Amino acid sequence: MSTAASPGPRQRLLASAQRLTAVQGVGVGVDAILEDASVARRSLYQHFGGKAELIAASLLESAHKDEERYRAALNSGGRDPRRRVLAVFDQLEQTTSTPGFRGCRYVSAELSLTDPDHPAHQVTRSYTERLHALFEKELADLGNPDPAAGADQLLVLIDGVLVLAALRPGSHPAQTVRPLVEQLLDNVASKEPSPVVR
Amino acid sequence: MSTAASPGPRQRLLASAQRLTAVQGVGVGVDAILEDASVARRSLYQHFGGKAELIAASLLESAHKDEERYRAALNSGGRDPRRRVLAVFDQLEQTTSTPGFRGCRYVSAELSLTDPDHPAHQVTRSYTERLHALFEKELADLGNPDPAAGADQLLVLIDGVLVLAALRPGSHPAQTVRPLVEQLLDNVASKEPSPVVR
DNA sequence: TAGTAGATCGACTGATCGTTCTACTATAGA
DNA sequence: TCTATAGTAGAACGATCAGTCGATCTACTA
Repeated sequence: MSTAASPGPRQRLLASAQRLTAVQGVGVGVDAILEDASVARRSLYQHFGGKAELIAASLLESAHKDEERYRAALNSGGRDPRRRVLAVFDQLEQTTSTPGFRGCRYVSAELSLTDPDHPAHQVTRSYTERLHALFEKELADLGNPDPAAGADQLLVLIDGVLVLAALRPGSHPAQTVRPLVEQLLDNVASKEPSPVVR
Repeated sequence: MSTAASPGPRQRLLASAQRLTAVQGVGVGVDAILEDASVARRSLYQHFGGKAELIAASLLESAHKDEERYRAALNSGGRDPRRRVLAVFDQLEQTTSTPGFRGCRYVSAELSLTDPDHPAHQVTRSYTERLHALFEKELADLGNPDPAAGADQLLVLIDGVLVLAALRPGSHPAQTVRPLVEQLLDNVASKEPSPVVR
């Protein structure tokens, strides 16, 4: 059952929703998703119950991928905790420099969906919490005196980079913000300013 | 002519658009705006040409107010350049802590409006540029070696705070991020870590 | 007094929205 | 072979969307 033979309507709907919302935002029409996925109208409502649930499910799947992408970026930095976090901003620079970049999917969903009861909100917030836990652990390994606060600072920098890249297309905020990240990472238990790095 | 007798339909439309988009986003219906402003349908199209132009005009008016609010926040910090910038984050903490806070109006517009030709984009981007110039001048007064980059960093922090406050309702990113702002401000021409201020 | 411009009313168009529905088809298990 | 099950196709629902337009009213001006 559900071997990797052919993707099946449910998976095709999720894939199309992710692809189309990335370009047109969460306001995409149901018709466009159905056509892109080559799925009958009825199947959408049988599998997800409605558009809102499909959007939330596609965001959830996308969030798992992106979380994995953050983990991969961290691991690409090797074992040095400092380089691990800096590698995340290297990836951010790449992401925000890609020509088609239109801003963060989750921030867009959070701000575009007015209804506070929309199921997508739960997805974006729990995704944020998972990223927070991810960075909190990294900072704890680094000896940061307050890893929770540090993770909040990192999330501010990451989301800020993603927003400013959309708001100021020419700039490269992921590069510009790098000194701040380094200072954040140098904030270890010993309060004295870190010496020249390497 | 156009004394301050009664606001007039054009001003009422702008006021209603600002009020309603703050709650329902830029996706508000024309009908809702018309009803809130007690303005005839035809007047909207006579004054603005369409919904997109009304949204852009209301964002522009709102941007002027917010730019003035940033100036006021800076001035509330007195003459010490460091305290002036920190005062901005004091105000951010207040703004993001207000119960009804739903995220930054301009970020929301930028991400919600898919059409790249929507006139609102021009407004949000020029607003960002004006804020950039505002902070660049402050940092120049502070002796910052690269005021333009520093202004970018400040904008990343500000937008990041506004986003994270929406994405993590309980947190207080404007407070959490304060040490980063202080480090940013201490980045003066002399590379050595600045001594205790004052 | 007549003329003009601006504001308002409200019906209307055509398109699109998300959703529900009936009917037909293909496949797999009993 | 009979029967669920799950899929497709597509008409149609009611609601809402942005936008258009003729007619009327008001206020100021010549």
